[in-house]
Amino acid sequence: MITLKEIARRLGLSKSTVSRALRDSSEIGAETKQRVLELARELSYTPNPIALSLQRSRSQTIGIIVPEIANSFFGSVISGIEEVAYRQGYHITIYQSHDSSDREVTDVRNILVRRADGLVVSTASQIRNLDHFRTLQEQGIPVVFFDRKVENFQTHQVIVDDFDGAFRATEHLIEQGCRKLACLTGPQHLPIVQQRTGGFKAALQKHDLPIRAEWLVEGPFRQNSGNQLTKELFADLSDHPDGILAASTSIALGAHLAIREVGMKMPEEVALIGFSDPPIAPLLDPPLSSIAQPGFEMGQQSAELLIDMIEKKGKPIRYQTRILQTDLVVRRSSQRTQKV
Amino acid sequence: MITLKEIARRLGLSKSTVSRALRDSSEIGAETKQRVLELARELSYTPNPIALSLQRSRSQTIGIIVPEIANSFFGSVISGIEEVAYRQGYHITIYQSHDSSDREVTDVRNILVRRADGLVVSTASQIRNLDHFRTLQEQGIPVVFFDRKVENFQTHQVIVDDFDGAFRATEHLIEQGCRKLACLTGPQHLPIVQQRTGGFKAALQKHDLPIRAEWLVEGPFRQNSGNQLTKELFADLSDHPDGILAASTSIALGAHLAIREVGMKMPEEVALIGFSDPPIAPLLDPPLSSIAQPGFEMGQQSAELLIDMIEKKGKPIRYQTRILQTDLVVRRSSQRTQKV
DNA sequence: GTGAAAGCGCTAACAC
DNA sequence: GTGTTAGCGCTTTCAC
Repeated sequence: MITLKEIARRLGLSKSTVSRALRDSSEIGAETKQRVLELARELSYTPNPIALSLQRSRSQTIGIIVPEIANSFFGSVISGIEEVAYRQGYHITIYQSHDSSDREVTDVRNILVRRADGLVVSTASQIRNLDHFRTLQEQGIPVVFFDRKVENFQTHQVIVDDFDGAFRATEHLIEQGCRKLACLTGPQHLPIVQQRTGGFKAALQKHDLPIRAEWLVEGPFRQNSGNQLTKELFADLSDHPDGILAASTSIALGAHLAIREVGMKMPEEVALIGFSDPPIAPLLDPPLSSIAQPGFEMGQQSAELLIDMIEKKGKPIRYQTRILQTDLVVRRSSQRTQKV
Repeated sequence: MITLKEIARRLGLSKSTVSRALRDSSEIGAETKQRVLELARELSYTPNPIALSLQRSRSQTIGIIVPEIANSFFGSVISGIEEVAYRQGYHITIYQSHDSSDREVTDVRNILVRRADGLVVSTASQIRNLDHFRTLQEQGIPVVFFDRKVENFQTHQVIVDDFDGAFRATEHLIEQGCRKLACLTGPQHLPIVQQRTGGFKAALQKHDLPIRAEWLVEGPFRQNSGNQLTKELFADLSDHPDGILAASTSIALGAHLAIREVGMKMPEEVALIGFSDPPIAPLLDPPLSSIAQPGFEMGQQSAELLIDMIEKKGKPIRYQTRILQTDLVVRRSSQRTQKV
């Protein structure tokens, strides 16, 4: 690898002159600049980012922590972050928390130790304690939360209007003629889940439909759990839901399978709609309706906010929570009336 | 952030003594060691990895390039690499090539410039030219290829027995009574695709079945393409395949949809089996049979081989190509005979 | 057993 | 305009 020193040696100049020439400093003679630039190109010199990091204690890197990488929603978010970051000369490093808070703590430590300039994160679902993120912030490393909102934390957040999404999805089910609605929620300590549940209830209230506690079931964001809980909803075949809102993709997939397993006709006997819109939704039979979240855009906005904080380091900031709108994608699993 | 120098200052020692004490050097007095260790713990000192990298020109980081992150197969591979890497004190940084060779070249440059210690990669499918990887190797950064085998490149590779997988899947279709078999292949310049196609043909030959050129169709690894090509196979309803092998997950998903769209009964009129076994395979209707690839294990083995090369730097190496076995997962989409 | 000094590659304050 | 020096945090000769 070729270094500044080497260029300086070959040209009989000093390191600093070369450094300045390369950064197009105004105090270097045009001719010298020329020679330096030429040789640098010829030798295909690239500055050593590690040396730079050490010197500036800035790594031009932003850390990302997501529960799971192989998930189309997080995949889009990452691509969104990537796009903005690269454009602005930043690099990304991705960590998976596997939805474990221990792992998340370790990841945060790595981010700190490896001197990332900032962090974009969707917290592990079990998490309650945010101290590790606080530590990061105190060390001057800004944090942006996306998707999973957190409380009592002063920083930017980019989330989706979960309440509204759930509300519209529920109204949609009602419009399709469903009257006996159930909701498969997730871990109730997650604000995201509370919002979705809230939207569901609000829609029922608005339409004067009963909220049956036993049809508001809670379980982890896992396919198995969604499957199991759905089957339980159909334990009594004389009195079962005719419309289901699932609070996450995995739960929705589990439910979809369960409905077929118990032999119910979808959407005639039960309509189903799920949160987030995975690429396989249209492939299911019947194709799964969903509340699509703008992942790529969330990534972009998070990255913009973060980079802004990084570059304005120290300056006071008015923290904002950006709320993005969801998109209701109606497919056959929830379509009981004919399209006109 | 607390540094060596700071500890030295507080203890009235020199940086080097502290450094040595921390690394448990035998030439430091037991008592001094004790004091240093204590203070370090108290201050929760962590060595600055950037300084270390600069000093050793080793970053303890391994780079990974995959076509797409949000893909369950690559997700498992990454988790496999992660597991081994963390255990051995390495860090990973993930790049997506988005299956573009330009992007891949950029990623490789980043890996070089950021001084990763090694690279694990599944090349972008269009790629033919491997010069960028050669450059890396010449700079002393070892490379391990997985999944997509490359030719004429001296290094370790970890792949799957694609020929055998395709062969067994095809035989399975034949056992199920299929006699008119088609294969949706991928980009033919990919060795992986040639292997799969080869396995398919070999099985037909073994069973004296005709290989019809018009039923050996080629297209990119995209769902749309798989869908389109499948529909074309059914353009003539009086003469269509009764069994299809799809050379990738996305193609298989597209085909699955197409078969339903053209109104064919699966598996009765057409049986389908695809490569790789995504988590949604069991959720499709009918559930999709597939040739499962051991992603996690591929990741582990790749990481082991890579770390081995990194740590044996310079020593001569006997390069090996590890061939892992696939697993035939039979589900309803290809099951025409009753299980006994 | 401990310290001083050099160096990894780079920038920046301070000369001249 | 250009060079010298110091320093980012660490390890590693080389002295004593």
